[in-house]
Amino acid sequence: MTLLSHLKTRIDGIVATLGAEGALPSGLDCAHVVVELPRDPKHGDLATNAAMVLAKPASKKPRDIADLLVPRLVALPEVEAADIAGPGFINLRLAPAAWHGELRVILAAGTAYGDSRAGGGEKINVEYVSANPTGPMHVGHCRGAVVGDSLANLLAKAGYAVTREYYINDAGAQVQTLARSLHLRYREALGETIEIPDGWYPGDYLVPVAQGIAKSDGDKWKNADEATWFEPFRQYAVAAMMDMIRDDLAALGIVHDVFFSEKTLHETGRIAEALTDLEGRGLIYKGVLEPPKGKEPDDWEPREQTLFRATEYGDDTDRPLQKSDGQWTYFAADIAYHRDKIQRGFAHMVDVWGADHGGYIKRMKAAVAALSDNAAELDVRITNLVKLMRAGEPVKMSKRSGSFVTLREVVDEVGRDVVRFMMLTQKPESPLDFDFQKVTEQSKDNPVFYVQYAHARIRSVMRRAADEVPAIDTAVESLRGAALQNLSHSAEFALIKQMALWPGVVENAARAHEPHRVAYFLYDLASAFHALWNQGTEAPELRFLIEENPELTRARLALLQGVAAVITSGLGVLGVEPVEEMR
RNA sequence: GCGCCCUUAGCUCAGCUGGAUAGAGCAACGGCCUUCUAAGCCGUAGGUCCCAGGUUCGAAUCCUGGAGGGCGCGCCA
Repeated sequence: MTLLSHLKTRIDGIVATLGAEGALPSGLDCAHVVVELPRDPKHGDLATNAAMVLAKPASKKPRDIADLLVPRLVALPEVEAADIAGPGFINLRLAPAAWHGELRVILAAGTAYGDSRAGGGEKINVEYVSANPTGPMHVGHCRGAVVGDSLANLLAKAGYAVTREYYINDAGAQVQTLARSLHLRYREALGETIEIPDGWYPGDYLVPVAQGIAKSDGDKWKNADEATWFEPFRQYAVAAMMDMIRDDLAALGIVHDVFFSEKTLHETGRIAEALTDLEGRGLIYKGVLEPPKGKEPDDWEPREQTLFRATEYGDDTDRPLQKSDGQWTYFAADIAYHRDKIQRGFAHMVDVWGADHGGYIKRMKAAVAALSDNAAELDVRITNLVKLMRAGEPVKMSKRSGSFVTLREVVDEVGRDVVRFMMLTQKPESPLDFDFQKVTEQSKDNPVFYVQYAHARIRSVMRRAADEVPAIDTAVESLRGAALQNLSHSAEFALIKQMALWPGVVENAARAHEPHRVAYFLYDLASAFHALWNQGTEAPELRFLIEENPELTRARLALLQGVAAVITSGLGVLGVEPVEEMR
């Protein structure tokens, strides 16, 4: 157990004991009690809000509760002093050995430090990307892909059994257009001169696919009816597009566990089945919807439709499940899809969608609540737009001419790690500026560089130690045995304290489904490291390599080894590789 | 008209299940290289946390109302 959670457990125990002794009411809920690093170091090593949180349920003044807690806290071996401050905070000063012990825990765990059992091994499904299989991924898909993938990593680290899933929208009109566009390219590949109609897919990426078909199948589809060639071409097209998308995702380091085809839902009758399910719950009816006010479609006419009573579960209006031609709406298929997830045993689901799908959240949550009797929980995370910039100027993109910026182009230009980190430098609901120039700048202005630089500096010290102080074994296993009591400077403790936050960051970020917190944590850790590094400039005795004191040097290298492990652990959640050196 | 998201320093943004004097980077100003990488560090200055109420011992955070910006609103996915 890590130090902070250990102390939290101790406090819970003290409260329970005081309850049993009658000094406090028994059975007080400590869920909101936290042990945290105070912002102001004058307030000690750690602080707890226990007395304030328990004041109301215990019907006592915070100060009186604090007076009960303090003697018991001081009696703990880890605690040197406990003071009551402000409105009822208890500030703790820990024995140095407690921090040394935490560093030892970090060194023993390595990059597994921060792993948590908070998820209890429960299954959770994270659905992300789910870009239409009609072309290569463009930069707009990038953010959701990275956020979803990092969230999946985070949940895995927090102890969930994670499934990464991609929903292939291979059943709609867009895919039909894609199949027709491919057939046109096929005729072109056989020597015809073609013209691509408006609204079809003009991209070059269909050309090699068409040439492949021409080569393998010859001209057998050339003069056939559409009814004959359509299905094979649809399949060729979707398969080729998904191959391309998988490649694009691989360039970002993303591999999904499950690719789920919407089409299979239609073909296997799963949609009708899902509706029967809802019908059995009395949630389906025929009715006429009011036109939306303020933005009435041009060709609006009242029409009786099959509707889902989404309003029963918090939505603003009931939602149609069938188009006027009798086909299922996208929503109907999505209901069946989420029902399938529930039936596969997922009580936790997260969908990562683009900002333009925000209006769709309530109905999907309503459907999941209805289908699972409120047992399954769906969280939908929305990612906002990425504004591409170059040296402060917006990058012009024209969808009409097909000259949009692809995900691949961005990754090729700045690299996978930069893309992944930058996509997590802001909470996902806000628009994000992505400046090609700035993100590759090598300065503290650029958080990717700043964090990577910290790791590279540590590796540099390790290499140097091996050269200059060969008597010291810099192997990880050896450093674990270092005499950590040699670490005594406040900047060294500051680094250990920062690292000690990592398990809590993992748990809180996982609970909130917010992987970007990891990026901020890493920035803070890097900052604490750079600060210590620079203290060596003015105070040579604080440098890491002290030739005349090998034991101290070993302890400091152990500290650095711990920092490197935590940075690696955090970057692992983000899907970013730590670097050995900056070039 | 309705729903969702956003609004925090001059700029770009963090701010955890409500906690102490609201933080970081950039920009401005002042320091630090005979140093393990100065690609960095330290300091100063800079705030009506959009506005108004409310709940609370305590609100940037929760609730209500309002303002501004973005996204969306049957037969697209």
